[in-house]
Amino acid sequence: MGRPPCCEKIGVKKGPWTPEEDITLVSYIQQNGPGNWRSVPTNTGLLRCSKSCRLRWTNYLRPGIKRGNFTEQEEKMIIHLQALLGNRWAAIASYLPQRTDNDIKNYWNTHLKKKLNKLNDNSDHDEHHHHHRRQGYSKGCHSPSSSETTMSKGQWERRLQTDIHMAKQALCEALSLDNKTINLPQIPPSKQTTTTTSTYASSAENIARLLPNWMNSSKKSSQTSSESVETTQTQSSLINHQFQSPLIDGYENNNNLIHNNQNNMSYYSNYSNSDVSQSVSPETSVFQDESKPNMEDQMPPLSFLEKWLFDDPSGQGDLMNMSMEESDGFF
DNA sequence: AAGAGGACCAACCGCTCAATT
DNA sequence: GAATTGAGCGGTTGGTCCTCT
Repeated sequence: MGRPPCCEKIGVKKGPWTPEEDITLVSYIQQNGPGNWRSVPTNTGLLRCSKSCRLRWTNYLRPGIKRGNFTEQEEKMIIHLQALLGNRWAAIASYLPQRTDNDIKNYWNTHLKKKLNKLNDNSDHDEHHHHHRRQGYSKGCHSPSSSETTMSKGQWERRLQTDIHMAKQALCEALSLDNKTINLPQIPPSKQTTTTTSTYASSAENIARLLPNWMNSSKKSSQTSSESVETTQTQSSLINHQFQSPLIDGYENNNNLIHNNQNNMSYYSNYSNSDVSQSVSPETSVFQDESKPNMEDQMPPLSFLEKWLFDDPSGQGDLMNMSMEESDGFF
């Protein structure tokens, strides 16, 4: 016999999550940590499948998620990573720690595909004369396109190598730009500016909006935290400020996940600023046992691709000299 | 002002692989 | 080792919002 079933299939709620459900899930995870999704519906009373809880957390509620408009650098990275990796959104998302695979996938399908198709259409006219080769990228295709079938293997190989070279250069560029952003020294929350152009509320904001009710039901609102609240703070940051303290403590005590003297008070204030890309957000250390790594110290072990990128910034590395057969396994 | 069509995005579905019993 | 589930992934769908006519 196998494991017991994750949840009853009957009586499971579907559709959009309500703010109440979000709060229930978030507060449960803050107390118990993510994982063991099977027990989440039972322990929280949520009428949701464990899978739905996990998805809601990873795609929407998890701290450190950046929402809203993609930057040019992110866009660039996605395009080139997609060209290199295909539609492996989770793998692509691992290079953009603040974006979820779902987000990237959606962005690709709604924006970038069209963008690239347009570019392809434009370049197609030139291609008849100049033999440029970009087609196939927009669909994540790594094999010769139909128009290239007459090409000899040697020609195709050279083309592939040139493409790889181009993609690599652009990716290096994008990564170095991205690193500049990520490696910015931590800015105190009070000095951070919100530069987001997001048109919809972040998950933190969604939760923060509900917190008054949540706080009413909880007697834990600490007096000491409210004493230090400056009158200039917004209602939302005040709420966050009150909210985060016991929860952070809970994490600290239960999971030993906070290793240094991070400013706990800034936790949800940072979090509520939509543009968490301004610095490495503290929550990445709070939730560091999760799949989403901090770019700085939680990058996955260097894969071939990453070694290739970081060890050989000149773009003249072994891959360029690799035969198609050898490189095939990597793409 | 209204409705039709498109764009966008959160959530679901179905599959695979690893883990568990 | 077989049976079964959990977790994760990519593809797809459906609801909502926006834009155009």
